[in-house]
Amino acid sequence: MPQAPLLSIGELSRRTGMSVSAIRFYEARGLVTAIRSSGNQRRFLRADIRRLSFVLIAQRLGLTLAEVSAELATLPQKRAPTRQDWQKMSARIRGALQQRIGMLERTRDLLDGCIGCGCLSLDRCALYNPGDRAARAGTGPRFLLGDRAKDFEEG
Amino acid sequence: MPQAPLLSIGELSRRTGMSVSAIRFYEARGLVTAIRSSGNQRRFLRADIRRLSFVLIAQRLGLTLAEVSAELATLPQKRAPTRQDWQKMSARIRGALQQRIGMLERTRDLLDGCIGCGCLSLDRCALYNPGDRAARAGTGPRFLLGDRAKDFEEG
DNA sequence: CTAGAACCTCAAGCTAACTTGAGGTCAAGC
DNA sequence: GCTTGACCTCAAGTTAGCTTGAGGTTCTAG
Repeated sequence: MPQAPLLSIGELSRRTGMSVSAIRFYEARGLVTAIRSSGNQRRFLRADIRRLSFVLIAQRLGLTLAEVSAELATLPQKRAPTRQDWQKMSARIRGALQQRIGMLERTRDLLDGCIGCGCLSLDRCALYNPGDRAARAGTGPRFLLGDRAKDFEEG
Repeated sequence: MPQAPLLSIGELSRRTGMSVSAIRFYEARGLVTAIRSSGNQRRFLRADIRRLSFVLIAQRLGLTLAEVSAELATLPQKRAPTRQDWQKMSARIRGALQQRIGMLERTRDLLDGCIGCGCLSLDRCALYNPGDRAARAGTGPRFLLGDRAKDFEEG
């Protein structure tokens, strides 16, 4: 039974649970590619359901779209990702997650050491200056405990 | 030796390490208050060094400015915060931090369970649907693993 | 053949947390 | 008297990750 091989954007939206506008946005960012129908409408491969699912999952794991994009780029183009591909990515992501956990734990421990001291002295407070150069100069929102990207750049 | 009791914005900037523009911004947000000199320049109390230091530390601990603002509001106005005040806040913040760590750990464990499965099936993947309603509808940036604010609203 | 759903393309808006810039004031030093 | 530096206000820009809206086309059902 030859099921329609291509999906409209609406169908893809239904299958992934993400909004139509989000899919268009992801396409503009190069996270998915669409071919066009005769009437200029987007048509997606069924494999894109998985691709977008990965985007959702990876975001939940804390990757930015840029990072997700980089991960997707490691997948060989034009063939479905194998279990091995997925495992390699998972390992990388796990490493980053673990680093983030470690950082939060260290912060929590510093806080524990500080409760009761009440000093709030900029010179002496360990919380104030946990030896980080990740001060992220420039503009844009500040993220949880410093630069998100760092975890992945080096991990 | 009667030291000048009031600080200019430049001095406050030097003492806290934050930029002048940031201080003005915080003032607009109500995190600090300034009185004005005859020539319409801002003058701050020395106590504001601590107040702003707290802002810096709390941000590093992962609070948004709105949350910092809320915490500062729990401090009795017009008297220096006591050790007790600081301890109560610390405890609240620690709780939120701990929740965030727990969430990341659970996510990591789910990922561990998933490595090797490679399914990426939206229906079955535990990673995809970790029972959260924290999907944060609406606009604005999405934060690490869901709604930051939630941790504090209920904690 | 026509209504309505679904699709299209821009452009602009939203939040967070600030920065940057334009245009102007004020005080001190030479 | 004039420059220099610190200060002032207000508007607009920045990043991330989308959404919303305006204005127009295409597909499907009756």
